[in-house]
Amino acid sequence: MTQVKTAKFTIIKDHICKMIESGEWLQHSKVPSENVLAEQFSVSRMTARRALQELTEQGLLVRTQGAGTFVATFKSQSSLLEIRNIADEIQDRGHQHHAQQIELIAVDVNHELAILLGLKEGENVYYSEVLHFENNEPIQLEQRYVNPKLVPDYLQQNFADITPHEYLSSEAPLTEATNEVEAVLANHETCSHLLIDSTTPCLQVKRRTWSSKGVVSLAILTAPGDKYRLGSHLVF
Amino acid sequence: MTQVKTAKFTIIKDHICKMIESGEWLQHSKVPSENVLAEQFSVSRMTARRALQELTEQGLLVRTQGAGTFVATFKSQSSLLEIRNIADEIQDRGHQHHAQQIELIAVDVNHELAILLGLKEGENVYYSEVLHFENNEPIQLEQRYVNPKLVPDYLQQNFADITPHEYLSSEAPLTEATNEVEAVLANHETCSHLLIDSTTPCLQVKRRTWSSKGVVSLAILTAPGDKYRLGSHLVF
DNA sequence: AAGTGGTCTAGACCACTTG
DNA sequence: AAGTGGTCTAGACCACTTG
Repeated sequence: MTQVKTAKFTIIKDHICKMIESGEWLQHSKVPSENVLAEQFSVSRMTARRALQELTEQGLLVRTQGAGTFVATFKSQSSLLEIRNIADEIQDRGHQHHAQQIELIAVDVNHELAILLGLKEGENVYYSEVLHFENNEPIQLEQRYVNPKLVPDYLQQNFADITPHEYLSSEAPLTEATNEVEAVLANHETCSHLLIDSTTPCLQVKRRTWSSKGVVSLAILTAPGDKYRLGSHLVF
Repeated sequence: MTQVKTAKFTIIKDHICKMIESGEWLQHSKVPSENVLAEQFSVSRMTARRALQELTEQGLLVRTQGAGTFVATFKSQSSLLEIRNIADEIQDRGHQHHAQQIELIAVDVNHELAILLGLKEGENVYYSEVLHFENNEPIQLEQRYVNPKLVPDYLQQNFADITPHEYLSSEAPLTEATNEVEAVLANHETCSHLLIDSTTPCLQVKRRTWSSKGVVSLAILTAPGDKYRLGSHLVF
C-alpha cells in the first residue's frame, strides 16, 4: 500500500540501465533519440529527455547536439574510488579484523534522515552501530541507517559475524554511492568506543548507498585520524 | 560576433548566485519560489524551475516539497575523483577566489622528499606555500614541493596571479596522481594562516602528481574540517 | 486553504550534425 | 533535408508543508 507511483522518467532510466548492464547496448552504441523514446513509452518528449539527461549527468551516456546520444566509455576506478568491505581491507593488510555489535534497533526517522533515505518522517528505520577492530585496536565506528523496505530482515542479523557491508551486498547489491569526507571531532560516546580523547581529529565518511530499487543506507564511518586514512590513485 | 545567446535559466542562476555571494541571501534564507521567479524574469515556471534545480544539484540550494527553497549551509567540497584547480572549484560554487603567496624558494631535499620526488638527497627542490581564500575566508593552505628538473621556471612565477595547479598544468600536464587523505591537527603556523586554533581538526590531502616525464610535485593541502570536505559519486 | 515543489504534456523554434 | 539535442512556453494535476 501507499506504494509511491514510479515516475515515468524513472521507468525509462531503468530500462536504459538494463540494456547497458545486460550488454545489449555496448560502449558507443547509439541510444534511441528523445522522440523515439517518447513514442515507445508514450510520454512527452520532455519526459524522455529528462531520463536521458539524468543518465548523462551520471556519466552513463554522452550526448552531442545534432548527432545523438551514446553509451559512454566505462571508466576504470581505483581504490578510494571503490566501496570495499572493511574486513577485507584489513585482511589484505595482513591484519586481523573483528567486530563488535553495539546497537541494532529500529528508530523513528527525523526530518533529515527521511529526506536522505527517501522515507517519510515518523516512519521506522533500522539502525546499527558496529565497532571494527584491526589487531584488537578499535579502528572505525560504523553507524548505519538502513531502509527497512529494501532490507526487511536487517534486525535479525548478528553483525559480529558478518559486516553490514557484506550482508547488504547480498540483499541489495550496490549500484551507486556518494561519499562525503570530513575532518571532525567525535562526540563523547564515539571517543570512548574508539579509545581516543575528545581532541583527536577524526576522519568521517558519510556514505549513501543505492541499489537498483532505491536508497539502501546511510553510513557514518568515523575513524581516528592517526590510525586511518584514505587513498586513491588516479590515472588520466 | 557569433555571441551565443545566454539561456534564460542561466540568467536566473547567475542572479541567485550573486545574491548569495554578495551576502544578501544568507544561509537558510528562503529563496523566491518557482512561481515568483517565473513572474520576475518573465519566463515559464519550468524555466525558473530549471535554474533552482541545477543550483540544488550543485549544492548551493536545498529544496523541500511544500516548504520551499533555501540557501544551503555553506561548506566547500572538492571531488575525490578528479584533480581540479581550487580556483575553478570555488568559482563554480559562485564564490570568489583569491590567493596569497607566502613562500617561494629553493630548499634542500631531505631523505623522504628525495625518495618521493625521485631526486638525490641534498639536491635542490622548489617549494611554494600559497594560501587560498573563498570569499575572503582562508580555506586551504597549499604547500608544494616541485621537481626543478621538470619545471625549471617555477620560482619565477607569482602565485597570487595564477595557481600552482594552473601553472603546472601548462608546463607539465598531469598524467597520474595519488592522494592520501587524513584528519590531522595543524601546526601553529598553519593554524595562524587558516585562522583556526590548534584543536580544530583539519582535512589534509597529500598528493603526488606525475607528468609523462616523471614526478612533478608533492602537494600538502590542509583545510579546516568545518569549512571543507571532499566528495565523490560512484556509479557501478 | 494557500503556497510550494514534483511530474508531465503537447506543442514551438533553434543550432547543430549527418547523409 | 532530415534528424537530433537545447531551450522554452502555458498550461495541468499531484503530494506535501505551512499557517
